[in-house]
Amino acid sequence: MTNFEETNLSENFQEKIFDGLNPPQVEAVKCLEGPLLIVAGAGSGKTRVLTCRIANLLAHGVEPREILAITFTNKAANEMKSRIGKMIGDTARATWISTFHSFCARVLRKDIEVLGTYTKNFTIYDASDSKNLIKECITDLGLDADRFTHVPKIISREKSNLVNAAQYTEKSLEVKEGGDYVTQVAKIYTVYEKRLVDNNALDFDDLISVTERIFREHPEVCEKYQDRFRYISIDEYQDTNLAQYRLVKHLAAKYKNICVVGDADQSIYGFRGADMRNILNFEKDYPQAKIIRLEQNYRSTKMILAAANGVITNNVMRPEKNLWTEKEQGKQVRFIHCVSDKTEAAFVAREIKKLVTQENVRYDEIAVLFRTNAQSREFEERFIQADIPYLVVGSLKFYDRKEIKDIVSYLRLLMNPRDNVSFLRIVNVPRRGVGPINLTRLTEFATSRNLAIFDVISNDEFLFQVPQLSPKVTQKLREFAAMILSLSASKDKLPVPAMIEAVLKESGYLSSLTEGEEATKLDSASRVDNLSSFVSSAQDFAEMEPEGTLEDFLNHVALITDVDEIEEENSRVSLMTVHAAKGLEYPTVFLTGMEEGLFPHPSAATVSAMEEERRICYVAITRAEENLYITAAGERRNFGKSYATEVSRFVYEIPRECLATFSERHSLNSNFRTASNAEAIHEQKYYPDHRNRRAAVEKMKAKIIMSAAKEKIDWQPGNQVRHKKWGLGTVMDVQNDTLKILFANPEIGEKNLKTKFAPIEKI
DNA sequence: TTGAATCGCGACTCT
DNA sequence: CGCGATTCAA
Repeated sequence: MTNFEETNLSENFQEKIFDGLNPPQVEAVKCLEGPLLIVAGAGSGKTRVLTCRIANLLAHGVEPREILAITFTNKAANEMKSRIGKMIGDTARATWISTFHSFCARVLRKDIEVLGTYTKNFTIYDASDSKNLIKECITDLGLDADRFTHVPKIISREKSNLVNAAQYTEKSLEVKEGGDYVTQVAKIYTVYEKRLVDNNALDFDDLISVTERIFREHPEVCEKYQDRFRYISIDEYQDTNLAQYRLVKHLAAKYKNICVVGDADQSIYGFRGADMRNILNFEKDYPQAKIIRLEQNYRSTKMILAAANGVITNNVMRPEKNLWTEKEQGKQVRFIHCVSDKTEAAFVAREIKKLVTQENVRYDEIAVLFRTNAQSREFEERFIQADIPYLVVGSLKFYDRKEIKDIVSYLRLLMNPRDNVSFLRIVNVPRRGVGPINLTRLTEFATSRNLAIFDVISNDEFLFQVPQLSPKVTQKLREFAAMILSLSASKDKLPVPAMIEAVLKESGYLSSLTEGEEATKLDSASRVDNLSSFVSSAQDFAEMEPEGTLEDFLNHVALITDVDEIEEENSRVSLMTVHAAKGLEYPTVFLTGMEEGLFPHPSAATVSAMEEERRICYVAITRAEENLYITAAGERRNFGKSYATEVSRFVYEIPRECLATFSERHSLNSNFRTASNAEAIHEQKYYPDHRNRRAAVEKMKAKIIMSAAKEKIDWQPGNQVRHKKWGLGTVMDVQNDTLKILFANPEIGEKNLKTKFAPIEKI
């Protein structure tokens, strides 16, 4: 950077930082020291304020590395990073902008060893890993797993309230009614806690609570971070739970430069311990706090905002607020009462087609929202038929797929040999002739010696002591151990993507899918496809973080969510739950399934739970910029049966003048006299073999994947290719499935790429 | 041990 | 209805 630019920097800053901000926003951006609460209504530009405020801190000479910003999703973090980067340049990279969980993971990778129980290479277990481990604890205690199905939820809740197993046990002694049950839960919790340590693993809640514990028990570590992060901002503060709240409190205790942003009306994470009181009591925590309200909405039309306000005013427990907009009046919210869930999906598909073909709307300007993930299926089926490109955000996360979890388990085992959960998952995948009986024997032996299972099989002295192992099995286990050890030896030498390819190959995982009978199976193709996406995501990661280790990549994989990955390249309709839509906005929104018994969800038994449902509805409505459709089905299929449903109370809470109501019943053609008849016709038409409807959908999906696939291309030197990231190139050499490609971009140069994995097309 | 067939139960939201 | 867990035969 030249001196000239340097001198112009601060004027430039002023312009960029304050340009287009309204007075309260300016005030917030200017307030740099001390505690600050920004009460920011939906669409009031809070992200912008947070971003500009950080830029302003930097403009005032605060070092980038002194800044910590916690956001709700990784996507929001990345967006903020890139916006700040645009304002002030590369130095912004040194700021820590991340989610609570990523922040904690980073702290723990550095400092977890002060506890003496974990090592830095710990594994992060996702929800299903920890659920499985808990189940194992239950059966090992000789208890009936069916009676304890919601123990994972209980434990998670206790952890987010910073109650550990010992404290829970103590608490359980005082419980009078149902004390038996609680006592047993306490036992399960205790065993689970111990197993996590044995496995050198942390679950999601541990990431927060263990970090909090370190800050509490080791003031010297805490102070290190206090001195480092002298300026802290927390987004979506209304959704923090006790653990997160305490964590923030520790961090901010010394300098008290803490800025929190939030909106109590958008608190929708009560189920994981979020406590609105954290934001409502901010002034009590920090009596000198400055409070700024952002009440001008820049997102939605007057009509949509009035609808949202009409709904949320029905909440009693709510701070006074007046959100307004200068935007145009806009169209009324359209409410369509459909016959069934099927016709609802059909309506949405038709309307989307109409918008796209007649009104020049792009697919990616449209979102379909629902309360529960299960509702997405109907839309998916319909959209496939109608050729509407879509993206389901959430539900089955990409990294939750079997094949991905398998490979991740291999990688985890390489990192952390103590990880028995991952070991047991993959030791017989692909089949190595090691069945459950042998594994139980192994596990029992390892547990009795206080060893990790992998330690046993990688050490002949131990392995030969395991009772009742046949020589065949022993041999297989030794081969497995040797394979893992040899992969492990190369883990620091190979770049992450190459490492993954090596695992796929050496483990025999890939060939088990591509060779023999498996290869002809329908889902093998899509699994291989997913694995190739996994490798490309590792390539993306390696590009973004050239220094990134396998550990860093696994961190990333454990903490990334689908919302983080909404891509902008292809125009697709987004399908997601309201929760996943938080923080996002779309010109056109379909809010679907607005029925009693679904939204509000029947589990909302108390007044405060119902108020949370209403806030979820408020969040949904306020995602829309111009067009909002609300739909309800008169009849919905659940567990294979159809039920009559009633329109959600929230629909009636929308002011009449904001709502245009349509009923599908009156506009049906003669074929559709009754709902059941309509469904019969629907089945016949689209699924000739409707006993196998699911397979039909899979087939359609596979077809789509196939048509895009680059398989069976006859590659020749001289072929021109286009790579998703690296642009144009020429094939220089072909060896089996590996292409040597010279890219036009001199910075990329020559690369060796696997045809199966590389995101390339022949041109 | 493995693969196929059957059984039984279940779904709210997410890091 | 669909999935995962369990059961059973080879």
